[in-house]
Amino acid sequence: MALPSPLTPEMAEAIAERFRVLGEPTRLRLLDLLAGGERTVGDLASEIGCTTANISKHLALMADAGIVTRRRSGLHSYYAVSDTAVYELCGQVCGSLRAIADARAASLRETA
Amino acid sequence: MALPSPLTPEMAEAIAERFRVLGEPTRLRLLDLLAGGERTVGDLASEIGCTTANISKHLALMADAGIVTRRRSGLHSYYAVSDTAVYELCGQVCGSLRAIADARAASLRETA
DNA sequence: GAACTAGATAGCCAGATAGCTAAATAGTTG
DNA sequence: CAACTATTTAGCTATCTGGCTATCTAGTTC
Repeated sequence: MALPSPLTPEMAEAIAERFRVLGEPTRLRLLDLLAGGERTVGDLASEIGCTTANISKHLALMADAGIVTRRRSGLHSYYAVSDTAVYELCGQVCGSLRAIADARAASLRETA
Repeated sequence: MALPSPLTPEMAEAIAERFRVLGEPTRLRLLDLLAGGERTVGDLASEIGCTTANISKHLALMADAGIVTRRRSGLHSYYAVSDTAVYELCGQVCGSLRAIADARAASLRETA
């Protein structure tokens, strides 16, 4: 569990890369839609409201990153989340955002 | 703590933005260097090995995001981490990366 | 096999951004 | 106030990437 200290550039890049995958709203929405179980590309695309080409690319990227898996069946590709830790990450980020928003609201009240 | 489901585009963007801040290796290295306490811009720049202008920009970005704070004193700006949750995020990401690497190694052994 | 459908891929474009150098700002010291 | 120092900001460039359209591939159905 111990990270090298100081963090090596290589390690920093590896961690950053994963954060970059999550740093895109469409991908987060896809992960949210996949929280209920596997879905097809077309299904996800119509729910999000953009082209299947685009969704397919996002899903391929997340599959490369090991976040989702693909199961082919007939004409369809079913994608599912394989690394459920991403939901914990999102939850923690939400917690941070809320805390920061609260702190800023409080400091505004002080200043006023 | 509950996220809206389906995740609204606005919420997705807010979460993604925070991940994007963390999705840059130089910023992660800065956060790592700041783990031991506050440091000056020049200090951080020389440790990382790039221009102070660049480091200053990264720190300003993280300050805007509420991740670090700045304390000015004389000619120096001292930056410190204010949202220590980022360290937990990094730890979790490392855990995921390790798990994925292990799983891939295992599937390679199967295939071989 | 021809027509159809779902998905993947290629190629393009517009916007974002990390890095640099140079210049501006702010604080210190003679 | 002049010289110096730390940091910030401005402006530039190269790269990356998310979106699109068009095309290709693979699987199904008649």
